[in-house]
Amino acid sequence: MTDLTPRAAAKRQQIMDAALAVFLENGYVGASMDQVAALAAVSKQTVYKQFKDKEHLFRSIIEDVGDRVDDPFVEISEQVAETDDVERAIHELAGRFVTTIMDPRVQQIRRLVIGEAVRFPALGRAYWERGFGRAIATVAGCFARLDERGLLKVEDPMTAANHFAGLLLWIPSNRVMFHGRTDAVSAEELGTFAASGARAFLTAYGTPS
Amino acid sequence: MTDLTPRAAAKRQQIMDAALAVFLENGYVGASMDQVAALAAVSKQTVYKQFKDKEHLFRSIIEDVGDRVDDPFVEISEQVAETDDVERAIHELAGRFVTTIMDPRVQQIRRLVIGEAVRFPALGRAYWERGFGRAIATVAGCFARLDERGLLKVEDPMTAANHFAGLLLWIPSNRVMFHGRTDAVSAEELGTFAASGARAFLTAYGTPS
DNA sequence: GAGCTGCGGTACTAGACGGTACAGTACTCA
DNA sequence: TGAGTACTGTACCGTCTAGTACCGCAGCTC
Repeated sequence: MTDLTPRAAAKRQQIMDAALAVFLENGYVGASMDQVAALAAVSKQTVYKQFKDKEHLFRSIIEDVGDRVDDPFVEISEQVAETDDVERAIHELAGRFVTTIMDPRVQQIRRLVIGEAVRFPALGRAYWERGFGRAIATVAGCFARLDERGLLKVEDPMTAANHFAGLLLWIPSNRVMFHGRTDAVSAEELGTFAASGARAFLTAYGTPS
Repeated sequence: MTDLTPRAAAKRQQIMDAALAVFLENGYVGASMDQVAALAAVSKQTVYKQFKDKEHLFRSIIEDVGDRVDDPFVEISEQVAETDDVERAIHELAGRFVTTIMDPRVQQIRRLVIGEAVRFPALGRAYWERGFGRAIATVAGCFARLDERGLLKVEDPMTAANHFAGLLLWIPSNRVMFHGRTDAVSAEELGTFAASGARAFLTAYGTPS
């Protein structure tokens, strides 16, 4: 996809934005290429010039979304790793974690990828590893450092990071997934989930102080 | 759906079994009524005699699956609630919990319902509450009893039960959801997830002994 | 300004879909 | 045995779909 004129590149972006919206709303099978072209304000011919067929379009979109996610937890993880107030820092990390992952857009894409994971298994796996996997690895690194510094007691950082995620996200994530609406969980509820999850995590992995 | 001759009832069951299989494989939009009729070894006419249209067929199937789930944790929860060896009992409960929820059939239906939750929001919510919700409530009751008996320290049993579930299921559930294959997690891995989750839970919610 | 390229619009093909109609066959029950 | 019902098989309708062909216009390059 190198070597595109600026105009073509702009069209391509229009198409991808529109296609993502259409796929999110209707799923892979339910989405039609006519809808995509119409929403992109582009002719079908142009769509097929840039993307071989529907399947390639879908793959490009999901891969693109996965690539765009530059791990949003690097900065805060570094701060948390060097904190002197673990409790406060973990609560902050929890809050950031929950609001980031529970962002409506992220959840919509999550549902789409899960729903099509039988049709596109490799795509699902790649999305998961490049997206959430990196975030978990970052947090795991943070926990490892806190263990070194004697502020947490973490034998296996990856497991601890996954437990952290499970404590925080299991409830709201399932609620959104099964309710089909991104507003199924309010911001306040997210706050209480983050707080109770962080408390449980600190009890499980904190050092007796 | 009362008042069916035995023959009609048998046909109906054939259709529902076949339809579930077809929906699981192809999703709601991707499944065709011809496929369903063929797999059920039944004419399309018979399908439409029993079910008004595709949507009613889908709803009937998901509701039926939800109804069939009689909470599989009642018995073990009662045993755990009255145990004298909490650690051992929680580990057993964890093992049962993970193997039951991570059953391939359960996970397939979970994916289907999530994938169609935008199209059928009420169905998704009902499935979640009647299925997993009841299981969580049962486990929460068990934890409340263990708190009474001084063997756990549980302020909010429902939150504790959800934390239990999150610790155990977050990792394997996501793996299966995104891999699109039910064999993405081996039985041994399930065992280690159950064990490490149970340990974390006991540290977080156990009483200092 | 000629020529080329990219794009829009539309019409098209070939097939699949949900749902229905109908004629003929198997079963049930009196 | 006979009447009535349930079922099968196939053909069909209208609609939608992915993907292609073609024409005509706009904008860029030399």
